[in-house]
Amino acid sequence: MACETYFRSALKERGLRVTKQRELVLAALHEATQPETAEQIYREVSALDPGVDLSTVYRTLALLQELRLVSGVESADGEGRFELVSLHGPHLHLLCQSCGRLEGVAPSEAREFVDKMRSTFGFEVQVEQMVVPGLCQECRARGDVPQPPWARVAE
Amino acid sequence: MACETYFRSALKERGLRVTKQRELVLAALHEATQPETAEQIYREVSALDPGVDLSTVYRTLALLQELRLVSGVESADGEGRFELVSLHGPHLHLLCQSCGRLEGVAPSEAREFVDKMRSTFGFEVQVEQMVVPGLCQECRARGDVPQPPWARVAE
DNA sequence: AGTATTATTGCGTCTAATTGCAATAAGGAG
DNA sequence: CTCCTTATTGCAATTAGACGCAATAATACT
Repeated sequence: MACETYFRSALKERGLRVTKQRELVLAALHEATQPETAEQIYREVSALDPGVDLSTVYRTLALLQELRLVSGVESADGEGRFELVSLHGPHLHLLCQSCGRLEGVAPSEAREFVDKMRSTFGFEVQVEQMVVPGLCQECRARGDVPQPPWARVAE
Repeated sequence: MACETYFRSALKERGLRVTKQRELVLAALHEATQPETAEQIYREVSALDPGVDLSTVYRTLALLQELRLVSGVESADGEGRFELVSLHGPHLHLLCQSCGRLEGVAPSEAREFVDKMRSTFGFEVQVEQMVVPGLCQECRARGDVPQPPWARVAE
């Protein structure tokens, strides 16, 4: 709700336009209960307006990401998924390289890291877009992937 | 050097095979002075053996990533780039969402974060594959991207 | 409301990367 | 060295997503 209003004003501020297509994509994202693919969103939008093109969905998602209303994660099957930041609050993701499981983590857990990047490199991390690769507990226990001799040398 | 030997033994350990194609890809990566695209590697490999297919290069790069000999970063132009971990030692990358600049960071800077993910979630972060999205100093100074009201709420 | 400006759309096309499959070749056993 | 098993390859086809462009439509202005 607040989201639509913010979207509209953010668009105006930047001289961009409020279009039916953009509002449909945002609305579809509100219905989602978990991260959805562009294709899924496209289908939902198409149900309400069959004329909307898939590329428009992609473009709108990219825009919403720029405005930081939406976060996109590259899940394990190689398909990007998108979710409304306002829905579960901002969070980052842990992506298991072995089983593909995606785990949400509160940004507070990354606070030290984020602060360090800012103070040391002047780099402002966008936590809610962060996807951290690694191995989850289960896969690690299964001993899925080796540690090459130099993997941890420089720490 | 050590890298080839490790590669061979890691393959054998897993019942995989040492092939000419795989050795050519690894050799090409050794020549590189900076992260290269699959296409670039493909061209170098083709120079020595024109029969090698691009998809084989991709498959080998994926394998080398699994073995953690190679790290892949998605650079700003949308093309994946690959580099030998043993060359500059393991490091993570900061990727500016505005200008696309890629900055290398020592894994020690992420140590606290990595440790916290391990102790809290049992998740073993693969630092050298990590690509952190955000805004670099310059782009931030230019005030490129807005901060929506809820972007930092939950911290 | 009517008009001018220009952001946006839909469409067609293109590219990076992945995948299924039949043919090939690595490497262990005899 | 030869045979056998099966991992790997090349090839062709497919997919997710990006892009250029002419047509369309959202604003601002009168």
